[in-house]
Amino acid sequence: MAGVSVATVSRALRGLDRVSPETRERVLRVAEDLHYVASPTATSLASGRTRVVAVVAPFLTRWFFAMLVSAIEKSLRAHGHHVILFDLEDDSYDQRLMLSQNMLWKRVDGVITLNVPMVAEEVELVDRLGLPLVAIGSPVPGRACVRIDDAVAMRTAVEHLAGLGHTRIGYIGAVPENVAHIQTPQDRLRAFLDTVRDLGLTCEDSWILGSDWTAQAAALDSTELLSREDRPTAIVAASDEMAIGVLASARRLGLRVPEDLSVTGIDDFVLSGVLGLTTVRQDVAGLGHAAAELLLRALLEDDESTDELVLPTELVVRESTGPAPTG
Amino acid sequence: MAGVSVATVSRALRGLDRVSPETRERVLRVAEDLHYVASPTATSLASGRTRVVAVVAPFLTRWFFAMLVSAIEKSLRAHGHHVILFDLEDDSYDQRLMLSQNMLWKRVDGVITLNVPMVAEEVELVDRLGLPLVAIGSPVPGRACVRIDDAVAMRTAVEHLAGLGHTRIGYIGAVPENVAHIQTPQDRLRAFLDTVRDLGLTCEDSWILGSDWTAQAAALDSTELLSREDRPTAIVAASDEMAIGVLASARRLGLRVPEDLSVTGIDDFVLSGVLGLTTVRQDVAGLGHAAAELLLRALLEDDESTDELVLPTELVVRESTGPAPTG
DNA sequence: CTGAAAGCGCTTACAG
DNA sequence: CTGAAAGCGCTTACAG
Repeated sequence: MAGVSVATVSRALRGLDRVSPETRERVLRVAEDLHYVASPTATSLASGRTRVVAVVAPFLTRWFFAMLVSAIEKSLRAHGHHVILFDLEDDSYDQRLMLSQNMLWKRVDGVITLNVPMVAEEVELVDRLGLPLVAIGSPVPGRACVRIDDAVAMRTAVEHLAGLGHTRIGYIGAVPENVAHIQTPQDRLRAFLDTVRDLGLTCEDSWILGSDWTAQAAALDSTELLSREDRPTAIVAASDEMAIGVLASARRLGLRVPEDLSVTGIDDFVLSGVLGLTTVRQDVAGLGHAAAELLLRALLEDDESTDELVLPTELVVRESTGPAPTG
Repeated sequence: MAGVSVATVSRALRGLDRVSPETRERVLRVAEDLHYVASPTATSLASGRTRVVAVVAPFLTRWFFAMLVSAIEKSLRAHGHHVILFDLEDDSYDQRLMLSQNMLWKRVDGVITLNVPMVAEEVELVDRLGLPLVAIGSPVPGRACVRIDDAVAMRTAVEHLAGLGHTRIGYIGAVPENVAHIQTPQDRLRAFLDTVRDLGLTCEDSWILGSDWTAQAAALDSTELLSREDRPTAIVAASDEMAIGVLASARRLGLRVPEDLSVTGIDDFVLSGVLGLTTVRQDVAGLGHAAAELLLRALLEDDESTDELVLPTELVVRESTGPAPTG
C-alpha cells in the first residue's frame, strides 16, 4: 500500500536508518491507517528474540511477591518487554513445580526469579538454554542477584529490642516444612540466633516458634507461649504478616503492647503502618526495579552482570515496641 | 534422527492419530534424548494460536488482584496455557493505561479482565481482533462475566448491623477520584444507600467517607468522624482493608470494638480472620478459576459464552460487630 | 536508500 | 500411515 517492499516497511517501522524520510513517513502513515502492528510471533521467529521475560515466583498471593511482580512488569513494559508469569506453587504443600524447558525455550529472552532457590537441574537448564537470569533474594550460582542483607535486617530488629532493655526475646518464623524451598526463613533464623548470642543473651528453645509464615498460624502458634507467666518480653517475627498475628494473639490474651510485650517484624508490609508495627523496612519495589534494570541491560546491551546488589534496610519504630517491663 | 519427516515428528509429538505406534514411540524417545521441545514461536506462527492469555488488572499489589492472578495462572497452566500480565496502573494517579493493539495482536489467544471497566475503544479493539474475553467484576458488553453481586453483599453487611440494633451506620469507601475507572466502589456505595433507605434509616452525608480504598487512608479519614460525640455506632467499609484501617483508628481513639463501635467489611481478606473482622466473604480464587474455565472453553472448544456467572457471598461474623450501644 | 530472496521452525492440506 | 511442499509473517544479509 505504501508502494515499497516488505523489507523497507520493516526498516521504516522499526526506526532503522537507511530509509529516506519521505518513505518512512509514508509507511508510518499507511501503517496507522491500516491499524498495522507487526506480528510479534513472526518477529520472534525471524529475529530469535521474543521480548518476553519469565517471572518465576514460589507463590503470588503474598504481598511481597505481588509487589515485586508489579514493579518488574512496569520496568520491563517501559522498555517494550512483557512478563509471562510462573506461579510455582503446587497443590501439594511440600513441594513446588520445577522450571522446565517448555516454560522457557523460545518463549522468553530472560528470567527473573523471586526468592526461589533453584535446584541443580534448573540452573543447568537455564545455562543450557543460554538465558540471562537475575535472581531476587535467593542467589543463583554464577548469576546476578538483587537482595537485602537478611542478617543485617534481623540484627537491626534484635538490637532495637535489646536497646530497649529486653533480654528475653522470642522468635517466630522458624523454617517450616512446607516452604523449605524458600531461602529467607533459614537466613533470618540464623541471624537471630547469632545476634542473640553475640549480645550475650539466652534464648530458650521453646521461645522459637514455627508457623507457616502466615498471620493466622503465627497467632495460633504464639498463643501458648504468650500465655505463660515466664513468657518473653519481646517477640521478633521474621515477617510483618506474622508479627501482625502475634499482635492479634497478644490482644486476645489481654496483653498490652508495648507495655507487656514488644513485637517487631521485617518488611514494612502495606498494613504495618496503620497497625503501628515496628519493623525493618525493605524497599520491595526497589528490588523489583533493580532486577528488571539488570536484566534489561543483559537483553538490550548484551551486558550480563553477575554482581550482587544489596539494597539497604531501615528500622521503622512505631508503637509496637517499648521499654522492657521492669521486674 | 528418528528417520522420519518433520511432518511425522510433528504429528507424533502432538499425539495426533494416523501415526503408527512404533513410529510414535521412536520419535518420542529421540525427542527425549535430544531435549527436543517444539519452538512455541514457530508453532504459533504456523498454527495461528499462541496458547497465551492476557490477564489485565488495574493494579496487582492488592490482595484481591494477586489472588485472582494466582488462581487464573494455575487453571490455565493445567491446560497448557500461559499468562502474560498487564498491570494498567500508571504513574499518574488519575488515569490508567489503555489496552492497545500491540499488547494483544498475535500475542494472545484471549483476554481476562480483572475489574476493569473497558472504554468503548478497548471493547472495539478486542472485537476487531476477534479475541474471546471473560470479565471478572466489571462486565464488558456482550461478553462473559464472572462476579459477585455487590448489591447483595453490601445489603448483607448492612442488614447484619441493622439486625444488631444499629440505626446510625456510617460508610467508608465512597468513590475516590483516583480509582474512578473501577466499578466496584460505585456499586457498593449505591447498594449501601439503597439498603439504608429500604430499612427506613437515615444516613447523614458526613457519615459517608471517601478514602482511596487503602487501610491507611481509611484510618486517617475516619478519625474525625469517630471523634465526635454523635458518631455512628457502626461503620460499613466497602473493603476489608479499609475496615482494618477503621479498627486501627478506633483503637487509637480508645473506642472499644464492638461495645462502642461495630465495624464490618467485604472480602474476607487474608488477615481478616486473625484480626477478628466481621465481613462478607467472596470466593476470590473461585472467581479466577471460573473465569479461566470459561475462557478455556472458548479457546479449546470454540464455545464462547456470553453468560453472567454470579458467585455467592457469605456473611462471616467475628468479633468486630455486636449489639448497638444502648442510650 | 531500496528490493529480491533466503531463512526462522513449525503446521497443514494434499498425495500416495 | 507417511512425506513433499506450501505457507505462517516477519528479519537479515546481500546486491545494486
